[in-house]
Amino acid sequence: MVTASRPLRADAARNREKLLAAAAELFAERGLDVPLEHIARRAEVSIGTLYKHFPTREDFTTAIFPERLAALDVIGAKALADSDPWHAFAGYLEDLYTLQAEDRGLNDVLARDLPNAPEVVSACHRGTSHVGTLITRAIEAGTLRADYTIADMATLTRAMAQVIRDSPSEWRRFLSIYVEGLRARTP
Amino acid sequence: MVTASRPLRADAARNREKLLAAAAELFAERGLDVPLEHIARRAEVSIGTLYKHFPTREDFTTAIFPERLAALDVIGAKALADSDPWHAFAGYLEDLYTLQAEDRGLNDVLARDLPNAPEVVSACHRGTSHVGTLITRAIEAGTLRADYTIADMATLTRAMAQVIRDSPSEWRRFLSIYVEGLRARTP
DNA sequence: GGCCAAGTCGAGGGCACCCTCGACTTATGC
DNA sequence: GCATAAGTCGAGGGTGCCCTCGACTTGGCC
Repeated sequence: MVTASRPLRADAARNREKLLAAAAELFAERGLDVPLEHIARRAEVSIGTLYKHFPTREDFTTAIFPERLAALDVIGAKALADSDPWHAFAGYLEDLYTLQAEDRGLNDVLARDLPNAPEVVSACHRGTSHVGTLITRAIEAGTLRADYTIADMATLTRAMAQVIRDSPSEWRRFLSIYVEGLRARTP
Repeated sequence: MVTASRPLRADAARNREKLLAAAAELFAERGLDVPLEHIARRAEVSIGTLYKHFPTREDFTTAIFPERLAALDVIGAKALADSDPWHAFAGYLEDLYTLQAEDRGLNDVLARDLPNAPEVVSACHRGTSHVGTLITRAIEAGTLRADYTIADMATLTRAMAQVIRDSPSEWRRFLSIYVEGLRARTP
């Protein structure tokens, strides 16, 4: 439901695309905090033009991330379709952090509780609700510690963001230890 | 072994102390990245004077942290004296991160691999060697996963730094899950 | 082909931090 | 007391980022 504004002039449309492409690249490479000047430079557009199209940094993220976050729905659906609750839960975590590891910007989006655009927030909420279901199922199956909560997931996600940032090759090891710690103990 | 320079004038000595005190406070409160101007302000001293006494930010950390890091030796010794290898190891982690949680600056020191002063580095090395022993013992006792390494500790420490930063009240929960994941599985 | 709204440009002002340096002040030894 | 080395001060220059705005350019329509 885009507000019906008059169509962009051809050159403006082109610049907008160049800016989006540049921002997407730089967010993925360097995270959400790249200087806007760098985005303008990579897009071969002046800083003034950048501000014309995207008055705030958040305008970039709302333009870019809803699509990326759709990947969360994909892995969520995949996990929900898995009939083994533990495998579903653990597999979801693996998939989620794989996505994060591939995109520094996504990593940042998930790690911070930014005052994000509604679209981004709702994508995160969908993700959260998937996880909620996965957690409940795994607990009911008696495979996940009964006291695990969504809040713990948020903590984990921020911790993983950090781990991914400083050892992109070792995060799986860290995660697997943690996940092992999450198994319900059979006394 | 301080290099024998002529003694400070009384006012200079006073200012030096005020600066150290201010820096210690602010590092603990806000981490290693506080603006030097803030330190000068809290010390009620001009920025020029600050630079006279501590030409670089690192001069502050080398003056402040060796003492703090001595606490690492204390908890290390305590753990080494514990005859139960698993309890020693897990207890050390708990103690270590308690220290980190109490001091944002220490948290930063341990989280980054700063080009630190020799004194700071050597304190960290001593800490590392304690941990190394604790790990070896716990593995030999068959209670810690056999593949756990010091490098994993570094990753954990950085992750915990992050966890502590964003949920100072919940880090124990996170740690305990992780530690649980570290137990050797008895198949 | 010419008009003009739409778009582009980049200099420049603001801010927060860094650090330096020359003019001023003062503790201290005589 | 006084001379002077030692210390203090803070304005100001540098950097990197933010964002604005008025002068210029251009696409698209008649």
